[in-house]
Amino acid sequence: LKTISDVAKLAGVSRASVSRVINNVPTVNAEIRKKVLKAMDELGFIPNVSARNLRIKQTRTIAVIVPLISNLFFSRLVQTMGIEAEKLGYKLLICQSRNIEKDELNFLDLLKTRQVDGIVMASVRNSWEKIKNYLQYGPILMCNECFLDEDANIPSIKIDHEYGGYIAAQHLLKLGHKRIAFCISGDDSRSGLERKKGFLRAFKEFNLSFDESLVINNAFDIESGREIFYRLQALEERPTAVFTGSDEVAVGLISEANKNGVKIPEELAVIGFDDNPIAKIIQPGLTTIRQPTDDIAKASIECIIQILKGERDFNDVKSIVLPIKLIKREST
Amino acid sequence: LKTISDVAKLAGVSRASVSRVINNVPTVNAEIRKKVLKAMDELGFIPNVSARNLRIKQTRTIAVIVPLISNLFFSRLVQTMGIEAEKLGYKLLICQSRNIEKDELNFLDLLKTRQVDGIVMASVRNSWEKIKNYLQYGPILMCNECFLDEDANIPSIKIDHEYGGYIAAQHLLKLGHKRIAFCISGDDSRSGLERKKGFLRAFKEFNLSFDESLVINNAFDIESGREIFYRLQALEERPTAVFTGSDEVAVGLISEANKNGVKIPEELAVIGFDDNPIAKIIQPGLTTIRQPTDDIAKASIECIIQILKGERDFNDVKSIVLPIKLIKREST
DNA sequence: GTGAAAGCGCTAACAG
DNA sequence: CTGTTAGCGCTTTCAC
Repeated sequence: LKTISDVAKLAGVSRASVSRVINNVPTVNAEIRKKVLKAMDELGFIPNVSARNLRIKQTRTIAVIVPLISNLFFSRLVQTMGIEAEKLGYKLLICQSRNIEKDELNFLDLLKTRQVDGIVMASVRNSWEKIKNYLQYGPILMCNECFLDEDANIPSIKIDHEYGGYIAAQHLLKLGHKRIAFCISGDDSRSGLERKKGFLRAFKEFNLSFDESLVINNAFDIESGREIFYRLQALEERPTAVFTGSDEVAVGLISEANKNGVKIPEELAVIGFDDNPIAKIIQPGLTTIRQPTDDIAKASIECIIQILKGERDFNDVKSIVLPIKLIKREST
Repeated sequence: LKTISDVAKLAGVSRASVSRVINNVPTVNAEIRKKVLKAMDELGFIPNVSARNLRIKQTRTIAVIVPLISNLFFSRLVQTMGIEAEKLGYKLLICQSRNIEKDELNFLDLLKTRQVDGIVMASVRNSWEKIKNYLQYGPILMCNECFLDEDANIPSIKIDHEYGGYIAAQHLLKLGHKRIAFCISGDDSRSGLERKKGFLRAFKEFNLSFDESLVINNAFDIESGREIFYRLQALEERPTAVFTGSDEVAVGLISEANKNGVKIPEELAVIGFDDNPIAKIIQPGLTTIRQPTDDIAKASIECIIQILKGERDFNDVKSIVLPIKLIKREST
C-alpha cells in the first residue's frame, strides 16, 4: 500500500505538496497538481484516513444512539439520517443501546476516545447528571427525546410530545370515551411522560379524571401490542379506547382484537403514534398522530454538522420543535 | 485532553508501560499497573483510538452494505449484525447504497482508505469484475447475495434462493394455479434471478410453461405492492396467484385487494418471502417463505470477524447455506 | 507557491 | 519485566 511519500518521490515534489493536492488547496501550481495526480494514479494511491484523523483530530463520523433499529420509527429515522450525513460528507455510526444504561454510556465513550466527532441521542436512559459529563468531549444533540430536569441545557430537535398526548386524548374524549388506556414505550420513557402530561391536560379540560391503573409500560413492538390486548380484556372495568404510543403496538393490538372478534372501534377505539405505512395496511385503518420523521432526521444531522463545522454555536441552539398532526382513519 | 505521556510522567514510568497496562498485557508488574491505573484515573485519561488505529493498522470496524435500512428485512438483519458485532468488540458501519452502483463503490472504498477492516455485502449492484479489485484491500463477504458469474470466488452466507423460488411455485402449482406472477426486488437483482430459476424448475416439473410477461421488476416496498395490485388487475389474462418476493410487497398488494373487494386467496393467492411480523398482521394471514434472518446476520458477522482475527482463512470459507421453509397461512 | 521539519498519540521491536 | 527508540501516514506552520 502506497503512502504520500511514495507519491511525492515519484512526482518529484514534497509531501506537503501532495497533501495540498489531496485536500484541494487552491494555491497549488497547475503543473505540480498535474504531476501529483498522475503519480497518485500510477501508484494507485489511497490516503490513509486513520493517519489523517489523528492529525486533524476529527473523524467526520457522528454516532446516533437508538434503542433498537428494527423498530419502524427508528429504522426510518436512521435511514434518513444516514443518507443526509452521507450527503454532507459524514459517516453515521448507528449504536443500539437496547435501552441498557451501561451500553448507552459505552457509546457515549466514542466521543471521549475520539472515534466520533459528535453524538445524536434519539434515546436516553441515563440521567442528565451522567450525560452532561460527556459534553466536554464534543457536541451531543437530543433527537425527539428530552430530560425532565429543569437545568438540562442541551439542544434538541423534536416534536411536542405533550401536545401529541393532548390531541390524542382530546380526539378520543370528543368521541365520548371516558376510560382510556395509555401506553408508554419502554419503562417511564421521558417522551412518554411528556405525552402523558398532555393526555392529562385534555382530561382536565373535559373535567374528567384519568385512572392511573390504565397506564401500561413497556409497549414498544407488535408483540407487546398483542399482549396488551389481552391485558385490557382481562380488566374488570375495561377501557373503551387505548392510546398506544406507536403504530406498531397499535397494529399488534388490533390484529389480536380482530382474531378475537372484538370490534374496532365499536368495542375498542385505538389511536397510534408515528404514522408508519402499516397504519394504512391494518384493518381498520389506524388513526394516529403523524410525526415528521424525515424532517426530524434531517434537521438533527444538519444541526450537529453545522455545530461541528463551527457554522453554528452549540450553546445557541436551543430547542427546535417540529409540527405533528392527527390523521383520522377508521380505528377511532 | 491527556495523552499517554502525561500518564507516564505522573506515574513515573515509561509510555510503553502505560501502553501495556491499557492493552492488558499480562506481564506487567502489579505495582506498575497500580501506579498507572491511578495516574490514568487522576488525569481522566482516555486513549485516542485514531492514533491506535494508525499504529496497529486496524479499525475494528466492519461495514455492511444494504440498499436502504428501513426495509423490514434489512432493518432486522442489520439490527442483529450490529448487536453481534458489538458483542465481539467490533463496530458496524451501516452503508445504504440505495441500489446505486456508484454509491456502492464509494462504500467499498472504505476498505481502501483503511476506515474499515472488512465489508459484508448484503446487496450488490456492481459486476464481479469491479468488486474483485477490492479484495486486495481486505475481506469481503456476501450476505444473502451472489454473483451469477461462474468464476466469482468469494465466501457467502445465504439461503438457497433457487430452492425458495422452487417451493413457492410448487406450493401454488399444487393448489392448481397455472398463471402466477413473479416479482423481483430491484431491477434484475441476483438473488431474484436465482429464485426465478427455482420457480421455473417447479413449472417444468408440472409440465407447465411460465408466461414471461408476468415478471415484475422493482418490487421492494409496501407502495410498490400497491401498484402491482393495480397492474395485475389491468391485465387481460389475469394471474390467479402472485409470488411477491417479500412480505412488504405482499402486504401492500393485499391491502389494496381488500380495499377493492378482491378476495384473497379465492380471486388472487399471494405468497410472500421473509416471514416478517407483518405477515401475521395482515388479513388474511400471509403464506410466506421464512428466512432465518437472525442466523444469517450472526453467521456473517462471526465469519468476517474470524477472518479478520486470522482464526479462519478467507479462501477456505466457501458458501454457507442456511435453511428456509414454507409457512402456510390464509393467503394461499 | 513550495519544501523542510515537527509532531498528532500510540505501539512494538529491541536491548538491557 | 521495563524503558528507549523508531516510526504508523498525514497535515501544517514556518522559512524561503
